[in-house]
Amino acid sequence: MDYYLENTKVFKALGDPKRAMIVDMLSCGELCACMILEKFEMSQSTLSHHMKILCECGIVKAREEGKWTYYTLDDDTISKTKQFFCAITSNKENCICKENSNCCKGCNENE
Amino acid sequence: MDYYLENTKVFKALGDPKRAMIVDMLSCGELCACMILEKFEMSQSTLSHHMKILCECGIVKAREEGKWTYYTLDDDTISKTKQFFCAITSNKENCICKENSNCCKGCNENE
DNA sequence: GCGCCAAATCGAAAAATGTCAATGTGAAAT
DNA sequence: ATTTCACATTGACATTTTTCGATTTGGCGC
Repeated sequence: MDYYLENTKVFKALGDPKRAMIVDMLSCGELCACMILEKFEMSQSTLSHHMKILCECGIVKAREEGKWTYYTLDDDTISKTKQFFCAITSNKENCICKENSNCCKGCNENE
Repeated sequence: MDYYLENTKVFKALGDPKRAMIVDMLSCGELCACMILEKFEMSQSTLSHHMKILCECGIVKAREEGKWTYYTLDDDTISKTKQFFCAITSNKENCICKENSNCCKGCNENE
């Protein structure tokens, strides 16, 4: 399903500790790439790659100004992702077990 | 940092659309492996592998009963992960830009 | 124009991941 | 005890991801 694929891209991006740290930094406000690079032991091309992944899933936006690129968090994607996380983890009523597929003991409980 | 590594494991697990779907299913209540397997086009060994990843990051708990294994979501891990997500995305005051590293235009704004 | 700087892109190598068929394990039924 | 069933583990393979050095691109200062 597209619904899952789209939303899990953000989780995939945040699944890397360094990218989560970058997001954490950006939560304080806009930063340029060079500033982020200073805080990590990684090559410039590697950071550029991580930033691309963060931008592609929508959680980070890039703004170019002269020779610099500034990054910020995207509030809209963040709230959508929060909502998705809540949606897939909060209790719902449409349990597939009600279909009684008879594959295990629990399937017949609600007869 | 361990703080990031620990929490991003959950995101990594949820970064796969099929695993996110499984979590969505489990939000309706406990399910046995066979029931989950019915809903996907994947081999039994592949499902077992996905369930292991979901269990290892803590978001899913396994309960064995006879020859069946029942899975449930772990509320504690879910709330911790929500908290982590909020922590790294909500505005904070300790911006590293205040250090004035002079690497770009924005670094000198607050002098 | 020329060279310098910030950042993106390319190409390649190493590591991790997703998937399956085959096999192992432990419980239940006969 | 033997078979069957649910699930885990293993080994193998293809794909994806991570990372780097080298190169390219585009802006800025001289």
